[in-house]
Amino acid sequence: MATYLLDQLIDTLKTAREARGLSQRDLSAKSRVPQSHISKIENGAVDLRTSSLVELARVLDLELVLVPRRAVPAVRSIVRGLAQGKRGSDGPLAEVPPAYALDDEDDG
Amino acid sequence: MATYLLDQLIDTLKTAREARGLSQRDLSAKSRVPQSHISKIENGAVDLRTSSLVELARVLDLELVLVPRRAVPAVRSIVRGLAQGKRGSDGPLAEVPPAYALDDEDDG
DNA sequence: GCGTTCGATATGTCTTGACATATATTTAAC
DNA sequence: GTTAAATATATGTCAAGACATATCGAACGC
Repeated sequence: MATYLLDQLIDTLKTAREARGLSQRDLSAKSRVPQSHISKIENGAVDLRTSSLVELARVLDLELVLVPRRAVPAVRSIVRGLAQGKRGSDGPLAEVPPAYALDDEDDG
Repeated sequence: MATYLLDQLIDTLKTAREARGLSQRDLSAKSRVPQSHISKIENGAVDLRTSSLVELARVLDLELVLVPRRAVPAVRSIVRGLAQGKRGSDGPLAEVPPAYALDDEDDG
């Protein structure tokens, strides 16, 4: 059942976890999702429930968002911009910001 | 278990469904998620599996994306811009586009 | 060897998701 | 106003599978 899209989400989770130097147990402790389950999730062995996905994402400073298909490229572009990597302010950004000026070190 | 964030996702789904004039049955037919289950999902009675969420989103021209927390405001801004509502091209948009020029009529 | 830390696996419990049915809600005919 | 048909959403039952607890084996350092 796992669509490639689901695989992509899971890969993002795993990458984000490793980028933060967290073990599965660390992530488990912070998310209350058992380590054994994290293992299965990362191996694509389960079709995890949305609450688990949300919980894991939260711990990794990620948020699950439903984006209109047409906006996906723009969104990915912004995220990629963040991944590029400078660090610093994480201000309000209440209005449409220049994506290429954002910064973070999160997932990929 | 349902975090408010999960409720938000579900609300987005329901709003998107209604915005497209689809009944639960219509959505069921297109997504292969049973109507009875869609009912439970929209009522927050279940913690749906990620594959179901992805499948429903796909039918509604939405995509599930993990966004670094810092980028969320920017992403929401783009999505809101789409919701504003003109229609027209849905081209590649491979590079950072002017969010305020995008268009769609999807959810909120 | 022993202890620690990592991810993977085994078994038992609880809930989702599938199926069938029930309850609105709407519309129309009488 | 009532009945009936059609459409929309909600509820009940039960099996498949997610999730929890405990454990395992591998890799590293002491």
